[in-house]
Amino acid sequence: MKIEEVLKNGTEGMEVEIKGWVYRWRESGKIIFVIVRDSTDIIQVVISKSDVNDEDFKHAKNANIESSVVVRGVLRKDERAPTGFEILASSFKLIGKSENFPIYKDQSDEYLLDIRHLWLRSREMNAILKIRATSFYKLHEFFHNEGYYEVQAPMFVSNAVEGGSTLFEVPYFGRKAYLTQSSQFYLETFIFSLENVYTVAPSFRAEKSRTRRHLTEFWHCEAEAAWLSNEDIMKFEEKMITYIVDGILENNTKELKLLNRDISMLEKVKPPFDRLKYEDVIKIGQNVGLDIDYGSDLGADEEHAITKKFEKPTFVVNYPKKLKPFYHRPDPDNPDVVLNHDLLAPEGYGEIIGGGERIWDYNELIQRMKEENLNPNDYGWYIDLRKYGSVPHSGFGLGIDRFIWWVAGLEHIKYAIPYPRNIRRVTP
RNA sequence: GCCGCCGUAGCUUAGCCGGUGGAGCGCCCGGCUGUUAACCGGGAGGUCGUCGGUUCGAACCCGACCGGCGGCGCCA
Repeated sequence: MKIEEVLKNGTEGMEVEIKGWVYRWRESGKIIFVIVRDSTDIIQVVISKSDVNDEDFKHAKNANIESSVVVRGVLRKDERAPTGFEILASSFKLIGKSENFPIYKDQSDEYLLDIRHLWLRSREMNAILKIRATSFYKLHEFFHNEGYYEVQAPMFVSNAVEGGSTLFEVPYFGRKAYLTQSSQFYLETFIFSLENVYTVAPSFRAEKSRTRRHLTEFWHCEAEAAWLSNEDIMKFEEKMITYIVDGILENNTKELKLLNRDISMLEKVKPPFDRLKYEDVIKIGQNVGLDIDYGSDLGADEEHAITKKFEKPTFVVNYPKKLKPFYHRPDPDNPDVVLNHDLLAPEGYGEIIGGGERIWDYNELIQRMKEENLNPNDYGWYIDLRKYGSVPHSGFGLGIDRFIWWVAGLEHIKYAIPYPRNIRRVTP
């Protein structure tokens, strides 16, 4: 039986067998207390010398922390047991003895990252990994329910999406290739076949960022939809975020509590989310004393000031054209701003989604590229899409690790992903 | 790219104005039939990041280098 099932359905006097790993071990002469963990929970096992044979008692004596064990015994309620029940062992088998485990109290964060392959066993990582699994599952389920097709774009690419120097260059049979920084341009190609598409894949950014919200390799959920406007896609996103948060509240309250997450903040996540215009955000920033003017990009201080004021995720829309990449469609009523949006997570977490309506007119796209000093010849197939029955369309990219970082209430994004990659770390 | 900070035992660290290093946890040995990151007794473990300088004397002062961390910018 799984430990969770024992704790939930077990009755006093019931005979149970559990398999797991030693989480805590204490000896007091002829009685040994072993707390066993499996993927689901922990339970105390009591091994009395008088209740088991000599061989099993020796097994229990040698079962140091992280040894794998199989235990059989009778279930008993006891207030002294950490999860309410304990097993009085009648049989205790040591399956795989552990060497001295390198993790105990007083560990630095960096040391735990160095031995992340072992730290994954911790209750904290176990909880985060479960929340992560729910997030991915619910994302796929949501897109499926909404009639979107999952597609796959290449990770090796030959040009940039945004034209920066943020690409990882890799040798490619005598040529240069790059690791993709976004699948957006490829997704735009799929809408002419499938109309509504999404992908979940890593994106790579070679930026030398040293912040609590950046990774060089992150999980990116991107979607693109024919015929949808910026407002349409925002409605889709607020429904999507709500759906995943609901799924986590439904399946992972135990994990959120273990992480000391304030669940009431997540229960507030319901549509509609506020839409703030960029120009209004600038005014809010100025009112709280930030040194910004219209035309300044919104930095960490600004995002922090804004997201602290809001209890729900909040859209910021209509950025100045100059601050955003060329493919965003300028607002026909005010061509200085684009029909875009960022979604900022509350409680100071900041941007988790960026998206908007794409330029779908051929001439307008070429003109915007020239304004940004980009060479249209570098974007041949992307421009091609505007030649053969182009359609209005919108899309977005969600940083899944950032989403988990916020939902789980973590200090740093590196705790949201099992094997974080940043400017200095590529192991384990 | 810019701005700060830090390297002392396996881990977390104390060490003021310079006088050859202490602790907690972990580890090893022993004890305990109700422990809760137990307790009690004993033990091992350190060229104080590296190199150079000042000094009678450097973990401590100075310089260079190496390694690491945090924040900003950039973005998801």
